[in-house]
Amino acid sequence: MDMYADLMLPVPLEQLFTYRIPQELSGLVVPGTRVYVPFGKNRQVTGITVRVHSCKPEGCRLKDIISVFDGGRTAVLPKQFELFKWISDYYMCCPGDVMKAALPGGLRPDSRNESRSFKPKTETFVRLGEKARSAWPANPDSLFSKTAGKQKEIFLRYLELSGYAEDGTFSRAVSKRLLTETCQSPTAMKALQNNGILEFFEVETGRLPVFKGTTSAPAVLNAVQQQALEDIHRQFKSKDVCLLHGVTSCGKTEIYIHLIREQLEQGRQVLYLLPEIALTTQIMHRLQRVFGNDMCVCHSRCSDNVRVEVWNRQAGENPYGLVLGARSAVMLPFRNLGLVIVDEEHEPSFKQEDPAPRYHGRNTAIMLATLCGAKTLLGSATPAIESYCNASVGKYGLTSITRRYSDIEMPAIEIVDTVEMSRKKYMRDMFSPQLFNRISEALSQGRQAILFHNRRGYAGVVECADCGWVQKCDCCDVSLTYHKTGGNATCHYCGRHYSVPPICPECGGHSLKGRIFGTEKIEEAVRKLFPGARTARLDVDSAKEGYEKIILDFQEGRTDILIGTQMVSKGLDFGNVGVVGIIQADSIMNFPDFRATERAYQLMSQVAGRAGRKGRRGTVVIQTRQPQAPVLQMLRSGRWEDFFNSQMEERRLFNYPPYSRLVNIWIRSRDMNAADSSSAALASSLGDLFGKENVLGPDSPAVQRVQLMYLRKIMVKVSIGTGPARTRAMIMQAADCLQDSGQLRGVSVSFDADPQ
DNA sequence: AGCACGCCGACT
DNA sequence: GTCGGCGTGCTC
Repeated sequence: MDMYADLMLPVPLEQLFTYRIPQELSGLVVPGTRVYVPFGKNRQVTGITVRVHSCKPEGCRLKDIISVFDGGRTAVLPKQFELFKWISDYYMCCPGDVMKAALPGGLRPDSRNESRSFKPKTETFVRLGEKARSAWPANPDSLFSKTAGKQKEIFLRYLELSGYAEDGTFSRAVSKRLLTETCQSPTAMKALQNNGILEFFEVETGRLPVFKGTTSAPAVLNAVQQQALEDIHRQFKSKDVCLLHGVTSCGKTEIYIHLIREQLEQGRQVLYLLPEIALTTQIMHRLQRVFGNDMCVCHSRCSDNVRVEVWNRQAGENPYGLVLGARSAVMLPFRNLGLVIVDEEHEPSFKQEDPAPRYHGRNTAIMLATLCGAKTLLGSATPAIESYCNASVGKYGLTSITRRYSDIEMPAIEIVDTVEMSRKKYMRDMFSPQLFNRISEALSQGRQAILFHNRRGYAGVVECADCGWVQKCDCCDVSLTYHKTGGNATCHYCGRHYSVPPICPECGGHSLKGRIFGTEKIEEAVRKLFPGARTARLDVDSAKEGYEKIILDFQEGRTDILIGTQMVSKGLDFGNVGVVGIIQADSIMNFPDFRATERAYQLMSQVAGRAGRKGRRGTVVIQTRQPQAPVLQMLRSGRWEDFFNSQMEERRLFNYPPYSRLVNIWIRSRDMNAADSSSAALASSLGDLFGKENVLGPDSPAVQRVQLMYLRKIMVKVSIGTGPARTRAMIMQAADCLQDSGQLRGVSVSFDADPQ
């Protein structure tokens, strides 16, 4: 009886594809194997076997599988299929998109990229040749003619390198590279090979780095950490997910290390997810000192070949116990996962933005853990509102640490009203006297300063330069974006247009419009105001010439003032920072996003955490035009619960997550009219399905045309009672309707569930 | 996504 | 008279 295989193929199509398993491959093609198949007119691709069965599908002629990879060894585990399925359902993408994101390129060669498919790394080693072996042990002189001095020299060198001992044993393998390096004579080497005295052989060495240091037991936890560890254990007895809410530098990593060790001792695996790869190096070194070679790192900057090796190792019989990785590491095979740690769980970069699958690393990790019967620990000093909500309703466990490690004091936070300061003519460039004095003070005490400025896309916010008032959308609670063309302001959630009022409705001032300056401008001012200080700038531009050096220089005190964007806020450990200045908090708080306030709290408390380590207390100076903003007051007093409650109230009023689920729908077309008409039609049919009040848009995003394509965005607020499956079905129904009826020619539609 | 088929402008 | 532009249609 013929057997058939349903395959996942790396194409953006909904279905799986059925192929016939030819006789000679029967038994080798099983779920999880990679196979090579013909696809389309003139193309071959790699697929993953999802199911094997004997029922021939009706109505389409089947092609045969060409070959099976790895002799039928399984590359994808059954649990992974369940995860892949969940991702494609929940995030509304095709199985093929998930496959492309999951499998490293080297594991899915096709007819056009066979050349860049995975090649194992090998090294050439040296051993005795046939002639030398038969005459062994022999006087080296007998092997060489009198004229072959060079050969003899190399041979003796080989014996030395190989640790040859009197008893005739060799204690070390000698690589050809090492032998060639020590004696520069390729001809003599060749002659030794031809004469059968030495022979060369290839050994697969792999590319995975090997830790050569010695490992040691993890540090003993202090009382607070120990208590937190026990609390996490207690939570895990009844909950599958636990949120560890611990202030900056409370020693979370050490707690993680103890949890990891417990899992490894029980023979279970741990996945440790981090948001930004910039920091992995530091964490990796800490972990390696404890876990040595039972761990590996897997992130986007690893070469594809390394990823393939990690994948193969994890899919095989002897996988690493601990994987430290970024978002995409959730896709790796795990045979016996016991725990997932998601550190800095609130970080928006856990969400994949552009190519589908647009998945959230944290939420996918929770799903992975659930499928594997493992626990998940989310860690953050400023949890995502959604996560904290889950904890507060008892869906997740909650463990809190409110004291910093070895009782370092939380920094003092000063809020400075720049409107008042500039009215009194006290501002010196962008520096208030308070910030200026704090910096001078720190410098005179030999301490350092960090100046934080957020430049990201802030240019267009309509803002009163006198009182700090910001124009917001009446319906979406989001800052408007000003457009030079047309001279009006737009809400980028619902697409409503507003005219900019001639005078500020709050104070009657006449200067409505955001002033913009970047980090360069700040650096310029710093050089002028603090002529003796050594400054450095850390942002995307300066990072090109190695941000590691910039950080190291600052860490080791070779620079006094570090000026930077988000990059300075990311968990870097500086011991000697006396003051942290936030130049313009407004640019963070007024970002046109319903999460702007949440992000502002997270970002500012993270930046603030850089101030004051061992020794003296640090100071944070926040400059703002809205000193009364509640978020600033709550940040200053560290009232996280209050902040959380105020955010929840705002979310409830405007029906944002966690009171609803958001799905963004993107419409792209080369033709502007087609983009307009099809997005309007789609929005209207979505309105019928979800209720008009829950469909925002279509809106034209600030970036009008990306690569000659017109973009339109529709946002749907899906009620929490509607499950992911039903949501997907409803959205697909609306999209299919459009496909069938109207002209969807040249229009492409994509989805983003839970956009960040 | 890729790749082929197919129908209209400037070139050996 | 062809080469090649990218519109659209299909992929077990």
